[in-house]
Amino acid sequence: MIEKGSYIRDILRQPVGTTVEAHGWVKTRRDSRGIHFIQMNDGSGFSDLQVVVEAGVVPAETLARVTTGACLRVCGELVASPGAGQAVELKARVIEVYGDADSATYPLQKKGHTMEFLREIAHLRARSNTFGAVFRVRNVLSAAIHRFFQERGFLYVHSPILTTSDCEGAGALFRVTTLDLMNLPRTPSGEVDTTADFFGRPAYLTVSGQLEAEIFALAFTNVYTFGPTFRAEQSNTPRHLAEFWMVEPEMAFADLDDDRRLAEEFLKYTIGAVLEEARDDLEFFNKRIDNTVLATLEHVVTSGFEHVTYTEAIRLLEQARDQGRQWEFPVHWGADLQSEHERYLTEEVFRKPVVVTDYPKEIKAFYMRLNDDGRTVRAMDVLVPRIGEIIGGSQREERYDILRERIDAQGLNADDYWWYLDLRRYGSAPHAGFGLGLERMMMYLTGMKNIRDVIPFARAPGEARF
RNA sequence: UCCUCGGUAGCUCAAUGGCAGAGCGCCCGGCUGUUAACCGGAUUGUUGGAGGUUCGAGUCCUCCCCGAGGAGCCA
Repeated sequence: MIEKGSYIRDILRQPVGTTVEAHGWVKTRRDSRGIHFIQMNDGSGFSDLQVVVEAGVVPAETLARVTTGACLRVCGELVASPGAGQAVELKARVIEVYGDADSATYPLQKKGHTMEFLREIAHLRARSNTFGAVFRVRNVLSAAIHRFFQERGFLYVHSPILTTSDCEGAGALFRVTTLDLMNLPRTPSGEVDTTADFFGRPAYLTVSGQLEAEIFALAFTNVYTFGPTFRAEQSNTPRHLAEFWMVEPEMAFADLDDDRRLAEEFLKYTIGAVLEEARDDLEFFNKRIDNTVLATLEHVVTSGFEHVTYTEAIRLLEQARDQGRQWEFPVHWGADLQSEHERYLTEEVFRKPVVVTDYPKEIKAFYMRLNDDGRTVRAMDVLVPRIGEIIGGSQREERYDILRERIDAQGLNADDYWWYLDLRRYGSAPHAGFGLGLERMMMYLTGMKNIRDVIPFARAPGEARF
């Protein structure tokens, strides 16, 4: 195995004269009379290692097998590079080919490919510049998320993937069953007998870890989940996946202001970490994918987020309308904010992240805390340019009677929420939390335009090939 | 799921209803230091699928499949 210190990233920092052994995959190769240049990468960093092969050093039959995509071991000496683009290069003494890559059929070329094409070869795209950078950023981001919460004493809770509560109320669920679909057990009245199923009742893939996080927050004070969630929506957009990763902190003894502050601090911390630890990769995104990424991220880390209430947001949208702005969807107090409205606020009015709070209770979930005005709830959405909603959160309703009323008012069955209500009967406390879509944040960080290109293997309607 | 646009060589794309093409890649040759190397040459086709109109369909019509963007849902 490759030990720490022996990755190509490390080799590039070694002093001239060091004898090294590099392992990796060939990106590209250039030949001249009597000299060959091979660029190889092992995924450890954005920069490739340039291997120089002088005439006669390596057998011709070996050299012929060094094609784009082939996997190599190269031994030699690190020397100063006379060419531009790299400080050092590896002067090869021995080359061993681990695995050939037939150049007639290997689909990755030296030249750029479209994202659509790379998506169809997800098993090979990880070796490309773009996807190497994407997944290194994703790794740095994930580590920074854990570090942020761990430094603040939050407990990492593993919320379940399988659930029998279809009461989470956040979109269509994937049904999970071990029943024989060709021969379903039936009740006397002819319905499917779900008591015969694995859990003795209908089961699903989770759409959120929030309710379980609330249980843990009311025992461990500050907690967070970080795991996959599933939505069976027929969503076919560049911003939706059927399987995506979500980060959900939950804090006892916290209100919506605390929640909003945590969200801002969280985004600034994690963005700062990526700026620091994945600089090469971000510079690549800034150069080749979206030339506003670096400036945007640096601006976010140093400036404050805007905060408006829903009511104020509606007023801004109405003002725009009165000044001639055409809205496809009508704006009035009580209507949900549409994509065009969110974009206007964050991209045109404020040009930075905006937190909108205190939405009408009718357009938000039953568990959000009712304000004293009786018409709004303590909800917040964090909106960012280009992406839209990146975080959704709220202060939770901790008062038993009011929660019970809201469950009834929304036509839900209180029996289904018995344990959730129990949390309000025994030792309830004010608490708040939010959910962040990891892939949405990845899009924000990298400038990548399609969410399917910031997750290793996308799951979407009709798409689960890899 | 709805709306719009698209599917032609390995990739990116062109082709008034009338001989299916270019660039790049791959391959071969050349060049003593290349950086998406360069120069020369060669190869590359079930025009997404099934029907239909027509003397003749990549092009027009119908249905289906796939992709992209927008909308809804949301993270």
